[in-house]
Amino acid sequence: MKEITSQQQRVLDCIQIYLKKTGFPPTRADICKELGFKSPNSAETHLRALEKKGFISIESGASRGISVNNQNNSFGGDEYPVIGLVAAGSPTLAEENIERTINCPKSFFESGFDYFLKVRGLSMKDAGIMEDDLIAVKKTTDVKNGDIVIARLDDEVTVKFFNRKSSNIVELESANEDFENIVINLESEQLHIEGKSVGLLRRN
Amino acid sequence: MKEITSQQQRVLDCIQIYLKKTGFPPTRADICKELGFKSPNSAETHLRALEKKGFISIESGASRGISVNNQNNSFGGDEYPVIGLVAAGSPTLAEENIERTINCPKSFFESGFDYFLKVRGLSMKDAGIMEDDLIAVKKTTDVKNGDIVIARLDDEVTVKFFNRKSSNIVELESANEDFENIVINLESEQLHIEGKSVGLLRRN
DNA sequence: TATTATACTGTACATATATTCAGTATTTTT
DNA sequence: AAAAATACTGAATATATGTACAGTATAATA
Repeated sequence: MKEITSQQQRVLDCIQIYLKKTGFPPTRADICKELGFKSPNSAETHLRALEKKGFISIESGASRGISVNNQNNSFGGDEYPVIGLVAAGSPTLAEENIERTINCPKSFFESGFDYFLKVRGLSMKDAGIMEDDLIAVKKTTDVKNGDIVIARLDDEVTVKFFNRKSSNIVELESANEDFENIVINLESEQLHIEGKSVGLLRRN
Repeated sequence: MKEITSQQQRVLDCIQIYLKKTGFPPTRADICKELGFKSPNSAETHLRALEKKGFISIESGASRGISVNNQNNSFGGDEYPVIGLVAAGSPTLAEENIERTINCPKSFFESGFDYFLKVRGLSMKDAGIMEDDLIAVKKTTDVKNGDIVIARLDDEVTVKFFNRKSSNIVELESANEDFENIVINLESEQLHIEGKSVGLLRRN
């Protein structure tokens, strides 16, 4: 697969956006309209270049006969980052902690989600969350008692049950006898709720 | 969404198969060719009926302007059935046990899989498998010791660890102290391995 | 019983669309 | 320095395609 030029990338993006929006590929004229070209041949030559480089296939003679050559082909789906829950004490949720991405339909987990968090340790074992499980995390601070939350104390990120004891006291509960619960006094300690778990993915 | 007729279903299937194969929707003529119709108007009327019933949308005037109205629309992905693990003693894995389907990329679980099995009970709790979890099941009889298998004894279907003790003795192990393991003598009892777990999906 | 929906064949045609040809200009590669 | 690739405009055209119209027939519905 040869290198793509910026204009060709624009055309390729245009095709994919059009596909996502309408469900079928654009015509040469559609591409022109979208990208501001004044001649259908502008689109044509870009399409030919993209075909030559292997990014798309063109069915000769067929109208809208463009198909995008995507190995992990799945429109409607999106790429979601998998973030490693690194060892305690280290910063996390940063770009550089993205291990890889997973292609997954947007509506795969009920209330939508933002990323996958790879679990370390067994502190939530009794909640059915095992080592290396991927928790689907929705970024939100709107959490209720009993929610499984991704909480940050200083630079330490943990997954725990959320339990507000009083206006100033929050308890982060483990689901494993071997682990201690964490009681936080919001007046003296800073607690950041990064999000909450809306699902779980495990791959054997 | 009104009821679909068998012929309309054939046309709808045809559209989706064509889409999957080529990446763009079929023309009226393509549908005719595929389904053996001799007039483009046959396809046309079916398309109109499908549009009227809400299964597809048609962009007037646009060639191949058909889009399938799938809420969790994602090609490249497939619809996988969710099968309920019904109460012990009842037959299962039958068509009528399909609760719904989930759209999910084919390669979502490493070695591919055939359906989701909805878990009942907590017999595999310590393996992180909770009630209502969806196990991604790959139909196979090729299982190794330690695999989580979907096993059938008569009409009873269970999820257990597989452990071959000897050529004739298989033990199905629970991952919960409260549940007993099942020892099967293959000479006197019939054990069917429906498949094995290749992943897990949980939605909060 | 009349009406509507389903399920087709067959013909015809306007137009949507791919595609070619003729240019111009800039950049990259050989 | 020549050749090839990139990046366009603009016009022309064959054909791919949607779509309407004219029929026929059966089943479902009111």
